[in-house]
Amino acid sequence: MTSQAAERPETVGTSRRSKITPEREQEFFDAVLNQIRECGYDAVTMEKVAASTRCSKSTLYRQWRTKPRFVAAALRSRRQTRFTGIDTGTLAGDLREAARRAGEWAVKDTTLLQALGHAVTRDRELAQALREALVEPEIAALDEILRRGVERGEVAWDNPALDYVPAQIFGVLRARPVLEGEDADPDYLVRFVEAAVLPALSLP
Amino acid sequence: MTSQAAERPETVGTSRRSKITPEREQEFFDAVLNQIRECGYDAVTMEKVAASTRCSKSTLYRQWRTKPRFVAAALRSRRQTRFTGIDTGTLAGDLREAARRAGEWAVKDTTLLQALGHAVTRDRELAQALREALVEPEIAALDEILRRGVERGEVAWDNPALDYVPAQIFGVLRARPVLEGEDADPDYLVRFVEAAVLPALSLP
DNA sequence: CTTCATCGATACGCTCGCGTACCGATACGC
DNA sequence: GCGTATCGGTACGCGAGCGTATCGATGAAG
Repeated sequence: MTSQAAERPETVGTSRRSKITPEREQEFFDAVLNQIRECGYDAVTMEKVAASTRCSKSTLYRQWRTKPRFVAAALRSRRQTRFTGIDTGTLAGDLREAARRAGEWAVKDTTLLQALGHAVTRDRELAQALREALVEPEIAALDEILRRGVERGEVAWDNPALDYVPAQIFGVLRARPVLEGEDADPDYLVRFVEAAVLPALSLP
Repeated sequence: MTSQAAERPETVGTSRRSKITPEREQEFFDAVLNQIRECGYDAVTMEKVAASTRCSKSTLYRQWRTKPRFVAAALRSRRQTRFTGIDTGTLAGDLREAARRAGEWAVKDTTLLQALGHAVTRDRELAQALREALVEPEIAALDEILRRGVERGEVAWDNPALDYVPAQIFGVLRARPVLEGEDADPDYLVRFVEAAVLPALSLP
């Protein structure tokens, strides 16, 4: 166990003589994530990733050992939140803005989540990386928005609907493609927030 | 096109000399769906299905020609709705009951949906079969519940939240495993309906 | 009872990806 | 500059699954 953690490349350590620049590394990561979106996790092969980036299989195996570790690294490189800096002054405004932004990223993110959805149930590291990359940052940002709303007194702290706001936004994002056959765009999400989320919070 | 429709086995036609009883057929269908839930769509192979049911690959290929058509047939065999016969007399009661039942089936259904989620984007017939089997019957039943609620005057016909009730329930069903790492059980769904769905409809 | 399509079983050639091992060439650390 | 580890590339043996073909046995139709 200890040795396993030690030999992991993780982020480029203090003294490793890799010739791969961070930009080059990002090329690998972009390639594998794109292939996942296109073909699904199972159908992605190290060979195709290598070919599409003009690197050799040897390099990929040397650096990341296995496909799940490689994909996990690619996911971690995308760690970010799309909800940062939202502050319109009102809870309703913040949620509308969050919904709009969620809709903008919906296609890329839900496709990736969809493609990884099943693989995640079979690999803990992959699951963890996916949560860190696509889920937790957004949840945290949403919670922050809600917290400010409560502080401003716009909604009671014990309003039971508060707990379900992230699940609802995340949910319709994934539900609409299945239910209606088209992706959840910003318009749809904003309308959803106005029609369902805000009323449940007793907001106009 | 015409010939394609003609040579499809679909339901056992008028004069096909198949030795496969409906029970035997259902064994094949159960096997492939279980394997999909376990390994994911891509990893399912005709060979494994054949082996696990003691039939030969020849038979599967003879009957269904390709994997997607076979899986589609398996899905169609599961066509059903879990929301039939719900009628507690009030909209809130009906929705609570629907949520409870949805939670009961959540594990099996969301696993299947998850496993097929990406394959569905690459095969129209598969997508259609999945909608017919797992989505449309439930939507229809939910709409019926809502319609009765409107007729009873419990909620205004033009309440904008009405349109989003199916998406809400379907959504959290798929969102919770990702957000909290555990499946949406009946308890969770009922709490969700009471905390978010009913308030959005201005119901107690 | 006869006929014959379909059954389960097995074998075949083929493609694909795996993971490893090698090869000069090259760029990094000293 | 000089070693040397890593680079891109290629080749290898291996196993898995595909889709087809062929076999004797069997059960349904007439």
